[in-house]
Amino acid sequence: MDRDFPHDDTTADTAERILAVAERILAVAERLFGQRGYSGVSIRDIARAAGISKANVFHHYASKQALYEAVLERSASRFHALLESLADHQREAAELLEDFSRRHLRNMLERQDALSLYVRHLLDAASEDQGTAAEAILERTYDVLVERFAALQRQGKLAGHADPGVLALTLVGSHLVYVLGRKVLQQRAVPAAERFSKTLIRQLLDGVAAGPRAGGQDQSDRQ
Amino acid sequence: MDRDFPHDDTTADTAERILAVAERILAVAERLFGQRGYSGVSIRDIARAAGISKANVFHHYASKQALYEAVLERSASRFHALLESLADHQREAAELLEDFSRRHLRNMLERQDALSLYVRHLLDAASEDQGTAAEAILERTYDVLVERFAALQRQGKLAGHADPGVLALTLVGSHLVYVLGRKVLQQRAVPAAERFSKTLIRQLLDGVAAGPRAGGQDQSDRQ
DNA sequence: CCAGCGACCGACCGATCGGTCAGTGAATGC
DNA sequence: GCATTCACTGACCGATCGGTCGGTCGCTGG
Repeated sequence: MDRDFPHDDTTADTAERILAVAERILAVAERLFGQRGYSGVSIRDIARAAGISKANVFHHYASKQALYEAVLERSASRFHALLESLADHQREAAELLEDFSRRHLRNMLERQDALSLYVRHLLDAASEDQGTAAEAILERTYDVLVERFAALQRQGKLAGHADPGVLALTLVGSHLVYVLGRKVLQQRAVPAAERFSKTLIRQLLDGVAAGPRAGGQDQSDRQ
Repeated sequence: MDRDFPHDDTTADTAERILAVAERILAVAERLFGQRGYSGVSIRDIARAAGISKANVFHHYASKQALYEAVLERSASRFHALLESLADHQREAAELLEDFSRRHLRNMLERQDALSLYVRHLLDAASEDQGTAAEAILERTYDVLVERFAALQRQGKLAGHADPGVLALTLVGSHLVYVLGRKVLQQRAVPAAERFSKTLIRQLLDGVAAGPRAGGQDQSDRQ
């Protein structure tokens, strides 16, 4: 078809294909690095999984380290996009927290390779002293959550004695362990993600103390 | 000294030295595997760090994989020892939780290499389907905590609507993220470990909601 | 039509990997 | 005193690592 203008089609197709190769390398590398770690993956593995030659990987990325950093950067920017969509609502604390928890948890579950990659990177960075751009994910998440919690506190929607920083770590940590431990603990009765978010937020908001503080042990919202 | 019986001394010393070599390999391997991951560490690295020849490592451990599993096992048993000391008190919920949080967090901080090793192992296991003995750490921690929380609940020291499983994940997750993020977030005002435990437990028990549920926003226990 | 460019590949490089093996030297049992 | 045992080593193996190089091929601007 379009024998007269194969160029247009082919040109765009080629251009796309070029981008597609670089992008496909990134995608494949993210998956493999996430699953097996930096030194657990060879350039040959990546090339094989992407269906190209090993030399071609070096044609698009100067070195394995450069490719790794490109993967981290891509991963980080994608994660930031999620965070942006969080902090601009004006709802009740319970609703907002539950919504964030659900989104954050779902994102972690959907993009487990990226999450693994990031956790691995944190572990690697823990025994060095460099600060690559990627670990800004945690800083960023922390900052956004802390700011948001502080705002809720100012609006009187959160207890005055609450510590936004500790609360942020609790929230993120609960999600992380849920995802990390999901497979190991699957024979236990670990709730599904949606239900976990709901239960988690309710417990964080209301506390788990026996209830000698105010009311009895009646739980109003049980469905 | 003891020139007449250098044998006794030397014998015991040699026997100790043999044990010491195997043990030193384990210790060194735990540190290196924890810092750089399984495939990021070569037998040569381990031998060099332990001050022995590479072949000697293979003399004590059949393969790199076998050494790795021995390290995991040793790490796991040490961790279990910590857990045992947890579940046998008869105190108030706040006191017990805070004590566990403090211990658990301190243990994580003191043995970061083992923690890193374990998290890495969890990440590796996540993309496979085998179940080595080491990931039983999480199962075990989870089970002990859940059982303990359920007991507290039966005693009426914990709210009836609390979910022991979610609470366990929250507690462990908060600790994990605290340790993992401690370095990255150190320029933020992240509290010291002791203070973090205290704040964390108080928030988990009392909740962070503004206080509209039952009573006013008076918090009785503020010291 | 053709010179140049860039995506892409096969073959190759030195280094390092996990693992083996023949041997050494000191202690032990008989 | 002699054979055995065993912790331990240096030298070596094939495989694989990250990375390079010379070259092919298809497209494009002049």
